This record gives sequence, C-alpha cells and structure tokens, in this order.
Amino acid sequence: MASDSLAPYARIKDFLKQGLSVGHWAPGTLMPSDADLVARFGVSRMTVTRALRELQSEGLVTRVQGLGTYAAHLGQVASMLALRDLSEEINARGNRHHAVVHLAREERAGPKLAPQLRLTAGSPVFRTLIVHFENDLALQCEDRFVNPACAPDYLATDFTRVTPTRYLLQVAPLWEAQVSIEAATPSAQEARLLGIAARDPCLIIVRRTVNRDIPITIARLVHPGSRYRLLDEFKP
Amino acid sequence: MASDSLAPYARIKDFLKQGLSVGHWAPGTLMPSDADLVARFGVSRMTVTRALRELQSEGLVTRVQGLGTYAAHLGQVASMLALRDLSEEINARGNRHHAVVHLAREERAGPKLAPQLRLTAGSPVFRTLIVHFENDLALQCEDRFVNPACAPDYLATDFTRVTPTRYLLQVAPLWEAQVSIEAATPSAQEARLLGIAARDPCLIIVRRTVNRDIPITIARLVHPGSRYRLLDEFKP
DNA sequence: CCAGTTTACTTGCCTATACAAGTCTATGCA
DNA sequence: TGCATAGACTTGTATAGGCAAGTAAACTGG
Repeated sequence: MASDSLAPYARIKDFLKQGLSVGHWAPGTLMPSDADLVARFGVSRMTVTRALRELQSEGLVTRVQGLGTYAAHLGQVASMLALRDLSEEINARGNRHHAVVHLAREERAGPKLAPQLRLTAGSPVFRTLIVHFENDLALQCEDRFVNPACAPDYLATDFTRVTPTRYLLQVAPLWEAQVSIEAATPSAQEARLLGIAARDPCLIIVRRTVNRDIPITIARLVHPGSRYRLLDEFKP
Repeated sequence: MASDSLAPYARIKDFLKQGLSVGHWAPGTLMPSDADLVARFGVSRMTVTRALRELQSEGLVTRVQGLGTYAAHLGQVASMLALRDLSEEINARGNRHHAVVHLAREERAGPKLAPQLRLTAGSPVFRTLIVHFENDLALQCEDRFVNPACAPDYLATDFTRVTPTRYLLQVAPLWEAQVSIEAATPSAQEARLLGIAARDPCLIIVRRTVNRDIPITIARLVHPGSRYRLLDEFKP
C-alpha cells in the first residue's frame, strides 16, 4: 500500500476520507473521537488533531467542542472554480498575449456607479477600456473603474505590459471579491471591439473587489462565447 | 484591540496577513522564519507552525523546506466560485422549485460518450433529461449521463422530489469534478424545453464527476442567460 | 582552481503532557 | 419532584523538546 509510506497524519486523513467516501459515516453522524484515533493508530493526540483540523478546513467534517466530530453535510459546497488573471492564463497555454488600450482617463462617477465604489456622484474615477488578445484573436474586453484613492498612479501604468489585474494586485494584494458570471449579448461597442456579431453570446464576468471595506475596482469582462470558456477542477 | 483576545496562533496569522495586505512582503519575498516568529511572539514553534500552515493552505504563503517561507504570488488564485445544487439555491431564495422529467431511461453509450465515462462503446448508461423551474419559469435544462455501476437505482428515483445532484451525493459523497463554463446558444431541443428563442445566449455548465478514478456522471446544464447568473463572494 | 564535505539554517513531522472550555449524564440534596 | 452539582467525555489550544530532510554557503583537500 502507498499509505505505508505516508506520514501518520496523512494516513489518518486517508482512513477517514476513505470511510466517508464509502458512506461508513453518514452525513451528520458521529465519527471517531480524538481518543479513539489515538488508540487506533498509536499516535499522539496532536497528530490526530492535525488530521481532523485539515479535514475540517476541507469541509469534510464538523467538530463541536464538547460533542465530537461529525461527518459534514456535503452538497452545500458543490464545486469551486478559480478565476485567474487572463494574461497568465494565456501564457500558461504557451500563447502570446497582447493588449490594446482604447480608453484610459479620469471620469466623473455617475449616480449608478458612485455608490458601488462608495463615492459620491460626480467624484473622479479612473476608467480603462482594454481589449486582450491571444495570438491576435480578441479574447476579452475589459471595462474597468478604479477608486483613485486606492491606486493614484493607475492611469500612468503601461497596460500593454502589465494587466490592470496584476497592477492592482501589487497595490492591494489582499482583498475579497464579489463575482457575477452570466451569458448575454455584448453591447454594440463591445461587439465592435471584439470583432464579433452583435448577437453572438458572450460570457460576462463582473467582479467587484474590496479591500477592508474600501472598494477598489469594478470590472466588466466580456468574452466571446465561441473563443473562451472557464475550466477548472475541484478536489474536496 | 481585538487581537488581544485572540488565540496566539490567530494573532500571528493576523500579523502576517496584515503585513501582506499592506505590501510589507512583496510576492516572492522571503518572510520571517519560524524561529523569528517564535522569538518575536514568545510562543512555541508548534504555534507558529500552525499559523503558517493555515496561511499556506489559504494560499497566502509558500513554504519550502530548507529555504523558508515566501509571500505567495496571489495572481494565481484570483477567485473561487462555489457551484451549488440548483434546488437548494432556489429554496434559499425563498422561491418554489419544481422539475419536469422529459427522459429517464437506459441508453447505449456512443463512441464519444463512452470514453468519458470510461466505458466501452455500446455499454448501457443511464440518461435523464430534466427541466428545473423557479416559480414556473424554466431555469435549467439538465442533460445527464450516469455510470450504472455507481448508481444502479438511479432511474428508480423520483426526480420531481430529489434532484439528480442530491441523489448522486448520497450514493457517492466524495468526488472530484472537472467543470467547464461557457456562453453559447442552446440546441433546438433545449430552446424548446426552456421556452426561449434559438439564438438567446445561454450559460452552459458541463460537469464531469469522478470518484477515485471511476467516472460517476457527466452533466450538461443549460441556463437561459436572461434568467440565471452565477454569484459568489471570495475571501482569500 | 575545482570538487567534495561540513556546517548552519530552514521547514516537516512527531511525542508527551497540560490546561481550558463546552456538553451531557448521573448523583445527591432540599 | 426539582434543581444544583460533580464527573466523564469531548474538542481547542498551548508548551518543550526531538529528529529528519532539504538548501546554500563556507570550508576543506587535491
């Protein structure tokens, strides 16, 4: 068995995962306690604790102080999808990325945009409109608004060399995001910039990024449906 | 400060997260070693180890044996998206879900489908074609193939009461999935079942689920773009 | 000068023990 | 009966030390 060569904590994880996958412990059922596993595997409790804490962070078990360890109800977290920076994705495929900047200027926040960036209407905001290409094929039209307070030098950046995402990661490397993914037809301008028909379906991602309750940026990323798809794998 | 009341391992995590968020350690930079943090916080090494291991599992740092702890390149793990079971999603919104089963039968695997389920062409497979409604509005057309070996009783299930996803979670609670999300036009049949025009853009999710290298199911989930969008939040 | 070895530093993993805190049950007293 | 308490169990967290294994730089002998 391969499990012989694994570290003890990993063997315990395997044992429990295996039992969960064959339905040995039904969701919500009480699982072996720390003490049980200590006796069964002949290891110290810290080792058992580590295995169980990792299973907990993976969402496979629930631990309640004073009660015990329970098999988690799966199905809540069905699958996870990673959204990567487009230029990195293109480079990872071994293809060439380049960007065309159609707009990079300061504008006044309209009444719809301002509250989303927690600004007052009429405040200055930075806006960029950039089309990204993979081997000369338009792959993404990126319409982005940026809170000037978070990135004063935003407009001075050369976006043909650094993507806005990458630049903003440097300015504010830690954040949380609200993401929306939908299928729709592009606007007339987007269709023109991407070189597609007005009724071609597009994958549209709207991402709003926040750092410690301060909105950083709102981006609308439009991808031609025929040229782009999101791919990912998920392992529990 | 709130950090006074936190457990030591959590205070160390906070300290490092804070430093990362203000750019104290640029991505790829060497961060304090275990010994540094032990001295700085006056705690035992296990406590430091725990803090750093959790940051590592959150993707914020990279640890290399013999070298040290490095600030992670955050562009890689940009965002995560949870895909939930549709009926749960609808119920969570306080709306009514119902399903219409258009097909539930055994078929022969074609030459394209068979290898994806790791079956030989001509083997029997289960197929269901179900349309899901939210308050009588068609929201998803679910075309699903199931490996009979994993769920022999699949076709006997009442899919107006239990969604296939939920049923399959009970049969095989642990799995990994490959997901593809794209925007495209529906097939003629899908357009008819969903009650939309043939050229309406749709959000199409194809999910292939595997349990220990045994393929369980392949599902094509077609959503009218005007009625459905994926939403999620992500915190690093 | 070059190649091999030692040394210092790093993370990875473990043991054994300890105390705190939450939950339930059984016990004993009014 | 009713209520408070004590005990047995659980997980949460911490300490102090140890050995293994990987890396890189300094130090050797040829």
